[in-house]
Formats: sequence, structure tokens, C-alpha cells
Amino acid sequence: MSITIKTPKEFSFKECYRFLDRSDKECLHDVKDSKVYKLLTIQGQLLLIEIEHSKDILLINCLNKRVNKSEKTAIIEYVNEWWDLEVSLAPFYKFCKSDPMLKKLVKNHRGLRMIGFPDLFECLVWAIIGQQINLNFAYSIKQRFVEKYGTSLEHKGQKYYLFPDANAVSQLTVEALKELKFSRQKANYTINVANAILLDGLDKNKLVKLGYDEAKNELKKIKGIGDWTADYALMKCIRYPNAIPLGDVGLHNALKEQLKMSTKPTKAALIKFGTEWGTHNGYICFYLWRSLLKDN
DNA sequence: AGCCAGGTGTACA
DNA sequence: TGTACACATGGC
Repeated sequence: MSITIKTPKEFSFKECYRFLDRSDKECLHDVKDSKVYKLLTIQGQLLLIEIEHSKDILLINCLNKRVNKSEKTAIIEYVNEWWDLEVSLAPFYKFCKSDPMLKKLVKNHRGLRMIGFPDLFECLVWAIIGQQINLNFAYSIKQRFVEKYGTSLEHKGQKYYLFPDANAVSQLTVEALKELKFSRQKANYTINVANAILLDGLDKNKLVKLGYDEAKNELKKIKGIGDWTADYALMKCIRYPNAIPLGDVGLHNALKEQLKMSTKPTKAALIKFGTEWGTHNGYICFYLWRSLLKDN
């Protein structure tokens, strides 16, 4: 059974692919020869998918199993959410027309979709790992973590991984995570998040229904989730369009570069941006992050 | 050698 | 409310 998704109006496979290819230590998907590979768990089964682009469609193959109709539907749903394919970018592009910096960002990366995290636990733990350390180090920690505690599937001599689930992580000790170079604090934060999901009913759908402010409060109750991590998850997983991690160093660096500033933006300037950009916060932030990668 | 990386909680005033 | 400090490691 062939699986296809008709691409939305504003879509660039090349831009999405470039973002997915930003680290060679990424272990939760693979990119090769203009194809994207990812292991999914659908209805309790491991499905390895391959995504390629042709004209106005995404062609998806499941490499390890013949899929039935409901699995096909679930795969399409997953990719739509992962790559944010069901949103129109027209309002965002219209908004950007009136500002030179935003106009240039859109010109350089038109069609880029916000590659997100369908899974809340993965999103939060990845954010925690990335707190205050450089991205390369963060990827190293994630790789050790996923390879040690994640479920995997081998296909043609290569291993593909799922992110460890909250159940498995709640059983881990701080010491076990420290061996992977988590700091003591981050090890605690990570286990806290697993417990919040298992014991306190932290749930993606609940956060979707709560509204931005309430959802942010809910997340910040967990020790280890501050403003930055909460907004990161609300932007990349829950997908509130106004969510933006204003304290993000990458955001600061990108703004400094784009606006040719001599110093990083002040806190007051950042708050002003967040207010002016409003519902376009998330996409503007994502495009600014994209601008930090080479071959713009 | 020392500072900075996709921050946060805690300890103090 | 506001500021100092530890935290893990690696790159420059």
C-alpha cells in the first residue's frame, strides 16, 4: 500500500531536510540521499519509515512491514504533525513582508516548516539536556541516552532508535544518568518529568486544551522546567503559535547577526519583539534558528 | 586559561 | 524582586 501526503502550498523539502540534517549525532532520525528515515511506534508496533519528495507529494515507505489501512493513517498523521504540514504559512509570510529582517528570513528559507516533537516526554527531556550547554555536547548526551535506554530496530545493518519512554526512565537512578554525563540536576529533572507523566497525569492533550498561560504554569510546576523549557515545549510540541523561548541564546545570537547589532539584544528588547510578533513568535524563532545553520 | 554553550533551582539580601 | 553561584563537558 503506497503512502503519500500532498505537500501544502508553502513547502520546501530542501529546507526541512536541511534542518533535519543539522547534526551528525542525531540518532532519532537519519537523512541520506534526500531521504529521511525514522523509527516510529504505531499501535504498539515498530515501523521504520522512509520519506522522499517528488513534485507535490511526500512518498512514504514502510521498510520493515506491509502496513494496513489504520497504520497508514497513523503514519500520515505522525508526519503531518512532526513537520507541521497542516498549517498555512500565508499569514506568517504576509506579516513578515513589512519588516526587512523578517522579509529576508522568509526569502532565505521559504517553505521551511517547524519541525517539532509529537512526543511531549521526548521534547521536554531533550530541552532539559540542552539547557546551558552547547548543542554538540547536548547531542552527545542524547545519543548515549537513546542508545542505552531506547528501543531499537536493525535494518540492513543499521540500527534505528526510539526515544526511551517515561516508564523506562522513571526506573533509572540519578547515578545511571550521571554516567552518561547528565549533571546531577539534569538527571533529577529528567526523572521528575517521567514521574510527572506517569504519576501526576502530565499529558499533551491536557496542555493543548489548557491555553498557553495555564499550560505554561502547569509545566513550570515541575522542578527543572523554567521559562525557557516550558516555552520550548509549548512551541515545538504543543504548538502554541505565540510560544517563544525568549531567553534562548541561539535566538539572541541569530537576532544579533540578522540585525547587525554590536551586542546581544537586551531583555527589554526581547520582550518587545515577543509582543510585536505575537502569534508569529514560534515561526520567527524557528526561522532565526535556521539562519544559524550554514548554507543559508 | 578562561569563558561561553538552545537554563534552572537555591540561597541569600 | 533581584543577584550570585553551582552544575557537566567541550570548543575556541
